[in-house]
Amino acid sequence: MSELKDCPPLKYYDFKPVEHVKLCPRYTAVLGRSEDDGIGIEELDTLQLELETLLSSASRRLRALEEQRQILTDWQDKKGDKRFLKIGKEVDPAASSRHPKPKKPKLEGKAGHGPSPGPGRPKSKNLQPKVQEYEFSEDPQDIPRNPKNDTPNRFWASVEPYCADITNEEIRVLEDLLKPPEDEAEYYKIPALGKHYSQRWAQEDLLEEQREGARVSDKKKSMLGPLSEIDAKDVDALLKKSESQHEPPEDGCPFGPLTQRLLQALVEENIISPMEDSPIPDIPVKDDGAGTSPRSQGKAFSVPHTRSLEARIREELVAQGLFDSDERQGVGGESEDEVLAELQKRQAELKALSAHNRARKQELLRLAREEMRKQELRQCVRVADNEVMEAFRRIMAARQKKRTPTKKEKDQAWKALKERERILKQLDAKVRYSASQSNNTLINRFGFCDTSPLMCGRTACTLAPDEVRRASSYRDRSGKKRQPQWRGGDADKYRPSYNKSPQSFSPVLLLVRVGQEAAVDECVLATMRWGLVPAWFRESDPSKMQYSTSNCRSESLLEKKSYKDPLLKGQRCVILADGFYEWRRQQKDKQPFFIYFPQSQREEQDEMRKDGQSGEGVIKGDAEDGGDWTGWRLLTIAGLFDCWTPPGGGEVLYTYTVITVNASPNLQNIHDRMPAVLDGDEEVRRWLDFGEVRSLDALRLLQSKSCLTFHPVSSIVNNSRNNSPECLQPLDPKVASKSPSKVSASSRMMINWLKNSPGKRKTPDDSEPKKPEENPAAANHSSRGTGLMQQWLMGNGASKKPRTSNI
DNA sequence: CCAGACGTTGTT
DNA sequence: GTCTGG
DNA sequence: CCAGACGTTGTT
DNA sequence: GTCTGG
Repeated sequence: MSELKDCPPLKYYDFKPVEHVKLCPRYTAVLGRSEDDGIGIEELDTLQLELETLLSSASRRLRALEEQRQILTDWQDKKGDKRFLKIGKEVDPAASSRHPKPKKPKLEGKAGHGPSPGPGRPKSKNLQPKVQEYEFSEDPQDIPRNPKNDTPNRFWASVEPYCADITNEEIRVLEDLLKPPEDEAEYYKIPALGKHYSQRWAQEDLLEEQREGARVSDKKKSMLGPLSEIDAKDVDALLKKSESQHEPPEDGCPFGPLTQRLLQALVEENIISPMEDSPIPDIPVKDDGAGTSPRSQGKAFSVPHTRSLEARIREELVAQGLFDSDERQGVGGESEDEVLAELQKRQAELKALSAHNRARKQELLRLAREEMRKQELRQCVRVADNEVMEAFRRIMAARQKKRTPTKKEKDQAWKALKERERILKQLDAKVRYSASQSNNTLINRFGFCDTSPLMCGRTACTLAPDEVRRASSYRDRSGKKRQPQWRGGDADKYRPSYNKSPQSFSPVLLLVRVGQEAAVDECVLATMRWGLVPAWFRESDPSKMQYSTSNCRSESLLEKKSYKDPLLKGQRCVILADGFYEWRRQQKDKQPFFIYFPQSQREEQDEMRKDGQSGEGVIKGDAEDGGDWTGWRLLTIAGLFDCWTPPGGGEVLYTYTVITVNASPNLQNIHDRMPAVLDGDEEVRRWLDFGEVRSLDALRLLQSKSCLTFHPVSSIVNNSRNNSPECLQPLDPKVASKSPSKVSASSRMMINWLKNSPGKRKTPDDSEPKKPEENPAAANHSSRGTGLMQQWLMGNGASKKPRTSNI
């Protein structure tokens, strides 16, 4: 008993269970739920806290138990094998009385192995397996002294594989799985049919007989030839015999069951009468002839003929819908090999199943690949995020040094943000794509090539001032059609051009203003400079305007100081243009497009007028100049204007900005932005009528609508110095001249128009230009000769250099 | 309070 | 790369 | 929007 | 001129 003194005394622990009803209400609640109720995300924190409470309590108990066990183990090690039993006996009773709970397992363990353990277990380690059913399954040393609560970690570790990125390895495994197994054919082999059991039995019988015969007489045996030959012959004979018993119907009728049934029915219906002396009724078949005597052909019927007859009858019955083809199996399948049928059935099942599995695997592979791509994108997002952060950090550093961020820093930040946005867009498109594969929209399909920019940075406006006036008739509040007047002197400020860039002057429509605010229900044409200069701009030269104001985003109109004022002051205008240009960027090249209102209706009207009654309809109603405009339908773009006076005094400058919106679906392949187009008199009127339509309501008119058409044009237009009709000519010469049927009506009109327009005569060899008045579509009616067409005529087209319009 | 900005678009 | 001019 | 400039001095 | 940021 001195040994007992060597170790600390074993202790009795009174383990009170945690009152989880009280201490862990959430946990208790969750336990009481059905599986369907689940656990809400918001509960997780509380739940984890409570579980940790429980866990720490369990840990404490575990540690206490381990302590006690360690004591016993150490002690036992010291004692050695021989004393094990003895000590066990001595210690256990005492211990068990005091420590019923921790001791119990040990006692059980001992009881089970009482007689044997001693010699076989010199070390405590060997004892471990016996203890494994208790809480100490590990070597004591492996149990951390102070067990941490690693449950969350373990939980996440267990979940982690399911959230992990998909690896190439996994893709490869999937691909391998999809390869058809080499032994696939094995499963679909049908072994050749063995001998029929009757044949076999017959053979066995034969052998039996032979053996018996042999027993009777050995002589016979020696006389027989090779066993197999005789066997085969005899067997065949036997089989033939048995077949002959089965093959013809029992009653000797040569007809198949169907034929018989049919004939039976016919007899019953008294349609035909049975022959007295024959069980074979008359044959009503077409192919055999109606009057054929059954008697004379009786013999013939016993040959294969009847089979084909039966088959034909069945075919006919099936075709007539009187006979279910499924019955065939019942009838014909009777003779089929049951085993074969079963085999085939199973094989079909197997095939279906493997096909299904294969499809699932393929789907899995597709998803995995998709996910891989998304992973790559997410990686890109991380990189982009870092770059954005980096740029942000640099700008912040600059700010701290009380220095405005340099243009470069701003640009980098902007670039980084754009890049990140682009990737996120791709990712988003992917997610949406996989979410609804059937919803395979254009946007999704072109998700990666929609990088083409399409905003409004160039227009064409080629009509002479007076043509503009006639082409921009509007409706007043009463719906009456009116034509605007040019504001004093503005007609001369405007220069028509095929290639108008920011800073050039273009015609705009606006409501006449009386004083500051009041709007009269009357429009006026003004010439304004493209690129808004705010009224408060303090420099003497508008070109010092350091901010790009040729466009303004409809989405942020109200947030931008430069645009908010004009908007709220009702300085809304409509920019007039033949159309505008956009450059589609793809890879490295840019392709310009000309975009405009479809002109088809007007063209048809024109043609109708020309073809039909020429005297009538050309002149119409009350328009001031006596005629509706039948030429090019001008594009009407929503804009804002402002009025700027140079600080040193001088002439006031009216400037405008083109409002942009997201591109309409049909233009998204060219660019992602487009000018806000007002489609029709009513929209134009509402946009202009700031007296009736308040600013915030007017914003609703700024929608991207697919009301435009377009065609590619020559890159001549790139250089804004180039001002020639070629700028807006459809690019492909074939399209332009050779096969007009393939061209849209609008383009066709454009081509005709260009053919007749003075611009076309720019070509050097065209030395005898017609007068503008001879061109019905684009005649220049301006008596002042300021129209583009006249400019062409007077400009005599000699220079090779790009023309510059005198803006 | 004063100082300083005030804007859009693309890099495919 | 950034800015100006068209 | 795109194209094209982006700079100073003194000399024969 | 008007708003934001410091």
